[in-house]
Amino acid sequence: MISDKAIARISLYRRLLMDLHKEGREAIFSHDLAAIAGGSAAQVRRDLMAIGYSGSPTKGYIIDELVRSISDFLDCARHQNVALIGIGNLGRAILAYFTNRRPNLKIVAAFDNDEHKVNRVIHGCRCYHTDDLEKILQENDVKLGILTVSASGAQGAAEKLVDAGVKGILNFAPIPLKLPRKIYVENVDMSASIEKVAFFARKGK
Amino acid sequence: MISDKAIARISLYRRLLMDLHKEGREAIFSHDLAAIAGGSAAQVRRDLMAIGYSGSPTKGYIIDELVRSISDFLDCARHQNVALIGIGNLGRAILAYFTNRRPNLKIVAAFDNDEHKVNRVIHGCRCYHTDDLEKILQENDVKLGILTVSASGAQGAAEKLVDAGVKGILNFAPIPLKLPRKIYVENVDMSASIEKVAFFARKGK
DNA sequence: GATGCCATGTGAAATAATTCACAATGTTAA
DNA sequence: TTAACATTGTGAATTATTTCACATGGCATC
Repeated sequence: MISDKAIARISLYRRLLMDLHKEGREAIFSHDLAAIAGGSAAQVRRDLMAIGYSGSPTKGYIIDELVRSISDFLDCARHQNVALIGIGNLGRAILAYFTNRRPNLKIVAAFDNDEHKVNRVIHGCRCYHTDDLEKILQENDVKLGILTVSASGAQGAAEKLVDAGVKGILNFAPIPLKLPRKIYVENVDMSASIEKVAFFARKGK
Repeated sequence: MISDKAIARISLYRRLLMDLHKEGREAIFSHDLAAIAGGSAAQVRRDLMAIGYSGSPTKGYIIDELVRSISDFLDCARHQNVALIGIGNLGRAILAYFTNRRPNLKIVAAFDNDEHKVNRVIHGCRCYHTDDLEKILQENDVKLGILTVSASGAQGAAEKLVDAGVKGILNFAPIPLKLPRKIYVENVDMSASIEKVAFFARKGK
């Protein structure tokens, strides 16, 4: 099975390659892509090996073909709908950020317990009360969730998502979730990240 | 040298331990901390070995002592000031999030190019124009930066930070930065994270 | 006391991730 | 046509990280 780090890098490659494509660039060598993505040429080649795309030794990788190959590998055939729970500062920032970014992933509903935040549309996304979560998720065939609630609300909200059929969660709450192992959870721990930066900026890596 | 993954875990342990301490818990065993943090007991013991704290086989780890040991290990003696560039949705969310969270790390200034956003105080943090960055950072002895600007502005803003003496950057912009190797950069790539979730939720890890 | 129990700390082993290094291949230039 | 060159794809080596497994030691119980 492919590693999660490799998937993150491949996702990054696609983003960078799409930018290059927009600028009119047609092909790229592994060491150039590595320089742009901040890795090594060998790693780029290994990663692309995993998705089953071959370049030519003389031209390198043909960018639009490679983007297509990455998309075949990464994306679902149909697009995947996403729900967001927690319409706070961070939740709104993420709604703004993800709007129209990847056609294959769309945040179709946002939820909050606060009555004042529901029945609105934020960055094109309709807001509902958490009580309606299960109904809305099933109506929209949502299998992915983004959790931007407080630490105290996170475990409960995550369980609601799982009960509603969600299979993967991107968790911004600063605590680990206890969920069935089959649920894929990715934690974004901003506190730990800034402390890491503080530590290594001081001590050197 | 200790790994960055280990530092992130140790930071998480501290947060969890402080919560437990607040609840009145006095001691904890490695396997309990592992369960809460979502790791293995052996890994917890290895991580704590690195910081040089020893527990007792009968009581486990004394929580307040351990928190102190972690802080001695992770934190700088004096506190470290942080600057944030990019007062958009995400920047504001992070200002809200970090306010009064860690006494040792404080966001002392925020910057933006937009005239309408400067000369305000957001979540206790004063906002300046990016033109004043170098001056303000040197006045406040800032060595850490958080980058919440758009992809197109990120490289330039990062270079400004480095020119002003910053040694470590937490980068939320969706592109890798090209900076001198001695600068420590931690990338938080939310796009890659959600695509990872989408991929593994579908395929299984 | 002596004994059993349980958790720690840590070498050693296992596993995972990255890098090396080179045969294979196609292109350019003479 | 042939030689020189640069790059790919990949087995093997290396390095990093995690887990295993057990000697050690303190406490409770008999």
